[in-house]
Amino acid sequence: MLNEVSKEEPIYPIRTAAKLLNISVHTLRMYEKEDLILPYKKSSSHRLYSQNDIDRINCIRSAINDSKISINGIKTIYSMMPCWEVMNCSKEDRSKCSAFLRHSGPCWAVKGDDTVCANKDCRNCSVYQDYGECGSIKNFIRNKLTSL
Amino acid sequence: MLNEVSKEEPIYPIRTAAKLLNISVHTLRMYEKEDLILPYKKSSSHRLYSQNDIDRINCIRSAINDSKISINGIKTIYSMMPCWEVMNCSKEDRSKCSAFLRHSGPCWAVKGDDTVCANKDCRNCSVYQDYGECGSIKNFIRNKLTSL
DNA sequence: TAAAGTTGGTATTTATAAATATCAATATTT
DNA sequence: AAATATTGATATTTATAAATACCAACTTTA
Repeated sequence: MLNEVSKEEPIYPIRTAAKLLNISVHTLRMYEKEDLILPYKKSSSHRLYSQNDIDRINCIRSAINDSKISINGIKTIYSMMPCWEVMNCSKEDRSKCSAFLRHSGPCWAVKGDDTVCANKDCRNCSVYQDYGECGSIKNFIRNKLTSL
Repeated sequence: MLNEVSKEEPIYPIRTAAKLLNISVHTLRMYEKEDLILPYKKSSSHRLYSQNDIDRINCIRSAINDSKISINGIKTIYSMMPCWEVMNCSKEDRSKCSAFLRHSGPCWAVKGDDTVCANKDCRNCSVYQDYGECGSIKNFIRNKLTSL
């Protein structure tokens, strides 16, 4: 039996992640400050990156370097994701949640105490985990609309 | 009775439009080449801009200058618009339309002979006219999903 | 406990997107 | 028919986003 690890297991410290991605440590922290990624944080506040994080960041890099989409562009595209459908938010829930109302950034950047997600760990949420890949958001919208 | 004109009436030649927007004539042509706008063209291929065009371009300017979203970012955001829902495309129609399948640019940039829109004038289409405003695309997705 | 790594912060550099300038050819206006 | 405006195309400039370099304080690991 091989020592397999889940794609979601946070294993790489920041320098290793940076090497795998061929970018600087600081760029990684910048992406986090911009709410593009949510790496795991140890109690010491040191970061750990999973294989999914690496894949996600490669996708972000491709959007920036190949597709020439700015970071603020990516944030706005993330904001198009209908998170409330994944979370099954009630009309009441939605009406006061800026992730539903605004289009300025991803839902996991919303810091509200009065939202359904207030006490949840966004890193383990399907909205964060499954819709960071380029094109997956339109995929969701497509599937959700055409299956109804 | 005042000499009223429809918001969609193409009335301003390019230099007037540029002055109203406080930008150069060339920037306007650049936005068009990038498929952000579809100004009316006279038989001589001279452009005319409507008040809706002016409003739309002001919105694009705000996205670029205030929200710091790159042109390619705006194109990708436009591509999130579920045009097939507005046009009531059949499953057959959708399956071969890249506006449905891709997420690289607005549907009106798709040049396909085998699409539902092949012989239509996109400038007069609701998808172009009503979803160029910032935020209107998320609005559409929101309303479409929550009304079902 | 010493060496190596990470933290958040600012200041600087670099790469490039966005806008401008210039051009001869064509169209419009009066 | 002359003056003015628009066309597309390329070459250049400018503004700034993205990335890098540096820092002292703190954490990990061996």
